[in-house]
Amino acid sequence: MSTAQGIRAIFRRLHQAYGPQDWWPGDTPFEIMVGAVLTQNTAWRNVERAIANLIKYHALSPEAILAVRPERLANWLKPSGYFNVKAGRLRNFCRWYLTQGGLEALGALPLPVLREGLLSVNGIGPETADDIILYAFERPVFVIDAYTRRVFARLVLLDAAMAYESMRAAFEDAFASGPQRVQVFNEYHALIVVHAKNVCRSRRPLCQGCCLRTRCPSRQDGAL
DNA sequence: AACCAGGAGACAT
DNA sequence: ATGTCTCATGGT
Repeated sequence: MSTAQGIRAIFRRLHQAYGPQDWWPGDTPFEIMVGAVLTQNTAWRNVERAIANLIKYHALSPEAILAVRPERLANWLKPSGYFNVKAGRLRNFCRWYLTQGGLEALGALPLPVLREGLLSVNGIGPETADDIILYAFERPVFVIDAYTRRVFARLVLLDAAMAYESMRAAFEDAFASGPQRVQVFNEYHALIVVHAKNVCRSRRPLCQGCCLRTRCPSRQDGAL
């Protein structure tokens, strides 16, 4: 079985096991973008608290985020951790977002141009950029995160040390181009995350005999 | 009480 | 290109 076939097979199994996930958890495109930055190496529960603060102070817009003092913004972001770093990153992103002309202007850009633009922002790396492209702009990129590496390494389908871009290509190439690609990529990434969180408590993990904890007791190699 | 969470950048080698 | 540090709160 080829790698692409394996990737398609796992998607079917995850979808059957968990059903549609209806991602991203966020009401507007801009909220999704903010969430993508705040969730960097951070539990989603803590991101929700930070976003709740922004809503509470009517600051969930690029203009409002740029209008307040950075220290005050950082204070609202406290629950999501790395608050000084993330305050700077959010400001960088908002500055870029507005100078590029906002949601419609960005949505009209060719996909590679949009992606390069996002990556040019200090604080937005490949995963955050792809979260934004897929879930806020609803355009076809596959998001690679630590869970994706872990799950597919333990399924022995992919090497966890693969470069981000080549792993992204592996997933994107497994699905023919077409209008439903966005939905498949959306659902697949969500399923990987949900499964990775769930499988430690699951009776029938997909990978035989091994859970997905970062340091699985039945494994010798520590990382992933 | 360690370990972990939907990363990214700076910097040295 | 490839490692190592740092950033920080909250749950288990």
